[in-house]
Amino acid sequence: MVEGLPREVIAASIHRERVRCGYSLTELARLANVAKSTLSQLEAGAGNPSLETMWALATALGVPLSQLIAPPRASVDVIRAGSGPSVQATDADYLATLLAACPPGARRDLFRIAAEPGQPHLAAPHAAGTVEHVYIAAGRVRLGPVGAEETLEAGDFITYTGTEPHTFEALDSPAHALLVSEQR
Amino acid sequence: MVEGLPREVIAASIHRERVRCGYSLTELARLANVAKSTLSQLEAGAGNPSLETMWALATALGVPLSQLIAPPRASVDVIRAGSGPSVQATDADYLATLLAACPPGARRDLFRIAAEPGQPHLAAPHAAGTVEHVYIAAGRVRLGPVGAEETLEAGDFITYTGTEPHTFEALDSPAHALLVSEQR
DNA sequence: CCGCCGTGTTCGACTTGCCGAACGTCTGTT
DNA sequence: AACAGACGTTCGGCAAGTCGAACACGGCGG
Repeated sequence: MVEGLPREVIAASIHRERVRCGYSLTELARLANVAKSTLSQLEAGAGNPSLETMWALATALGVPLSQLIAPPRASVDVIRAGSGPSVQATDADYLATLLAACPPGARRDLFRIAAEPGQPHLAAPHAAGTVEHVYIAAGRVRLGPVGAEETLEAGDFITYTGTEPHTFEALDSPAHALLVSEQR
Repeated sequence: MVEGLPREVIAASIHRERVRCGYSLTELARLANVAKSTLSQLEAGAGNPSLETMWALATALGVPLSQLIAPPRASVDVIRAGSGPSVQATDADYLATLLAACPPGARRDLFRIAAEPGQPHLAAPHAAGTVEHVYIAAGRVRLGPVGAEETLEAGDFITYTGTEPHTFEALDSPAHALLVSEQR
């Protein structure tokens, strides 16, 4: 049997969202068409709920199902320009700084991109379900999936799937951008 | 019994991710410690899998569980600077343009922010679990939760919880920023 | 004080998901 | 041709999740 499924997290999540909505256990059970005995056991951390049950609860609570599986987070964090963990590409003058790493349960990374004109940076395909959003902060950039590149200027925004090879090239001046790499 | 859980979607997702990994049904069943009969039924769209089963499959497939529940997406989309659906704040010269709305199943909105010096923009608290990430593309900005504001310059990045009142104020010149409003 | 409605819990019966074995099929090898 | 190994499907038995009823506790009004 595979372990690793945090039953307590699910239990806590259900309870947390339920009280957040101001529902009583009885009330939520009625709204979600789930026996309150079942709900009671789930909040006690017992059992191994079916998807249908979890779906019904998530729907009644008005939250995505994944929010019931992953725990919450908080607080304020500042990363100054020029600081933070960075990765320098080998094929181009392309520096990616990690701003907000995908926390356990979340599904997106945030990068600050700094690129100099010259060689385009070629990125290998990512895992299925990856979508990238790029906001151009400064400069002119040619980017996008190979064969479907677009030329963007400061203030422009593009969304594309990251499951195919894609490039990033600063055209005539140093370019800055924000990259959201999202996992769906 | 509550309906609305797309069994076909789950079935298709499992099958899609399985073939993407190059696994056979037998192989995945062995890796995930799930009976291949169970897996066969799931891919056939029958049944109502338990969370434990789905978790084991997601882990073996190397994808977040939510990816097995929500369907895929695709394509390229460009929003030019100055275009796109926008909202003008009433308390300040603060223009927010929606770049990528939270699609069904996802949990984040992307906005381009353009603000002029003058009055600070005050935002009311958002729903519990909201986290905001702001990347400053141009100008100097004072922002953050009321009482914990920070002063940022171009290239700086900040993360804070959106569950309390928070402000955004361009200091001495027009400011541009990218806002990621995330739901956890 | 007692009944009433609300909370969340525990219990037995039913339903159903999970498992392992057996099955039919196809491919490549001896 | 016969066998071996892989594929995915179907079937019976066991385990477990779900349900509804009955339960204990606490606040409130008659």
